[in-house]
Amino acid sequence: MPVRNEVSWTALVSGYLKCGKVDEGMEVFGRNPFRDVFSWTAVISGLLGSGMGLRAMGVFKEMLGCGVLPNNVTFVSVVRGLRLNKPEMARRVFERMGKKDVISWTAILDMYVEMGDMEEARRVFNDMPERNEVSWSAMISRYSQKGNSVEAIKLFRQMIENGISPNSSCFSSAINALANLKALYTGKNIHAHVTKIGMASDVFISSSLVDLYGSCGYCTDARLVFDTIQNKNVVCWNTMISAYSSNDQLDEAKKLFDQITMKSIGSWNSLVTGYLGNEQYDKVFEVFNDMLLSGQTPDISTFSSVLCACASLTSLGKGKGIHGKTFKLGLQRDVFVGTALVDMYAKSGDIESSKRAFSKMPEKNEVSWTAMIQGLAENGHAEESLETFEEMERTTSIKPNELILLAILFACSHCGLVNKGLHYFNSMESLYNIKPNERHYTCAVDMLSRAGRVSEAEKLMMSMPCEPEVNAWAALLSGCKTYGEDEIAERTAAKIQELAEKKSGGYVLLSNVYASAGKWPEVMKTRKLMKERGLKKTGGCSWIEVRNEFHLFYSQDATHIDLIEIYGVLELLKSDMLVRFQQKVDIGSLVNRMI
DNA sequence: GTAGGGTTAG
Repeated sequence: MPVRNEVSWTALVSGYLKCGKVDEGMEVFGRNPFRDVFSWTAVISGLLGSGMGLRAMGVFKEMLGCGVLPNNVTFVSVVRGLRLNKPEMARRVFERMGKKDVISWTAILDMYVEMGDMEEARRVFNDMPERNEVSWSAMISRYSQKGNSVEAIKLFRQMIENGISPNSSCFSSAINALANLKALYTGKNIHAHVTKIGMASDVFISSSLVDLYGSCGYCTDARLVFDTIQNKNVVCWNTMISAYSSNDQLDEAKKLFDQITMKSIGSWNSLVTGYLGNEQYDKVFEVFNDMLLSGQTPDISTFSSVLCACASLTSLGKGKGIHGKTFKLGLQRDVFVGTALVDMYAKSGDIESSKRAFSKMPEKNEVSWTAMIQGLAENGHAEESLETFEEMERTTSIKPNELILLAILFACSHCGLVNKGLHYFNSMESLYNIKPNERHYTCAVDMLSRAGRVSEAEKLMMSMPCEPEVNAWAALLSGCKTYGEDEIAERTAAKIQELAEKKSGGYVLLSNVYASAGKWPEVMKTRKLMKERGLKKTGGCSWIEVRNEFHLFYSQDATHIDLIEIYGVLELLKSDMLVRFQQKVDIGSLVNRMI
């Protein structure tokens, strides 16, 4: 029998643990006559690698109980095991370490990075007596992931200035940051550089390059890089799918998706997001169903996309079904999912459920508050919308964004709080550093017009730095009508007429004005005029959901498969109404209202 | 013989 020394015992223990054979590894460790620090450490890190953090910590205690002193490597492993649950304890262990090398410093740095505490991470980073490429890359990658791409690039530059050669991880993180910034030119420079030093074939670097070209709208270049990758992993496939998805090439995306043999959750999500971005909501649900059938469990990203599709279709039934699924997986309170739920319920008109979802979220971000404030305003709960906004200002450090201010103006306008609304409108730039856009102006014009301050509304229209929206003209005109401001009405009508000659929006407005007055022949005339002059109007579309299927009806293009039958039913309804109400019904206007 | 970092989807 060969004699085993302490080195071979440790190698054996570690070998078993690394391939997941925990019981065998522990059994060998139990028989090991040389239980030195190496072998204990092998067990601790092996257990951690198998996801048995608690057991690993138990072994650490046992080791201390046996009087074996931990070394640098043991500390790094222990910190790795403690960092997520007990960061303070990990820090204490680190403080007590005799000799701290660059790896242990990086381990503690990474702990803060992992926790998302970039301030503390930066402090550790600055205090480190020595940094290597791993310490740099931990910082660079997290800055980039956290959306602080500028800082990531700054560090990357600083690193090169400090004479450290970036490894593949640093390059991929830096390219990732450049992709976020859509800095194609600099990205291309790095591409040339990594090609020159023979690192372009690295799968991490090339995946980032695929992302860079995709993010900048260059799918062909992204594909060129993708095709050169030798050992493609699932992430680079997903990145390429996203590149196609985000550039409206869904057919290519789907083709690639079908070629992946081992699909990950990211593969499904890339496709779902693509269809969502392309407003192909039926496909979103189709892929979601296929995903469930394939046995893949949806995650936060999937749910927020699918809920967003429900919101866009205002499909309360479907949305509730998805809500149930998030509940089963315990994801309903997550900040992304919760926000999507708030938005879905609000857009579908179920404001009570929306409020409930919002109140149950333990963490809320800017988007969550925006969804709630906007939802309340658009559902006619103007005062509550303003209260929620004030609560946000009082309890959080979130700065109001364009959309929140729009909702606030909308709310003020609808509760008749003209002065308050105007105060917000006038202080947008000075207080919140947001330049009012045409939509904000429309709200302000609407506010003034509704309150009878029509001439002020007109003045505001004239002073706009951007072109007024059609709705603003409509608001002004309706103010004139309500308050009998004939002079302004005349000027406004002339202006609209003038606009109508120039662009399609004017004609749409004109036809809408006629429609609201019930002057159908004029509406038809205007539309005909538009057609003759080659002006296009986005066709109006409405839909209903029947037994899980969506039926779409376009205002100008009657293409529904059961069109003849539908018209038949309408005829029946018409004659029924004629009998019941003894009244003439114009089938044309009836159809117009229904479709 | 024991240890640290990275690419996609919201």
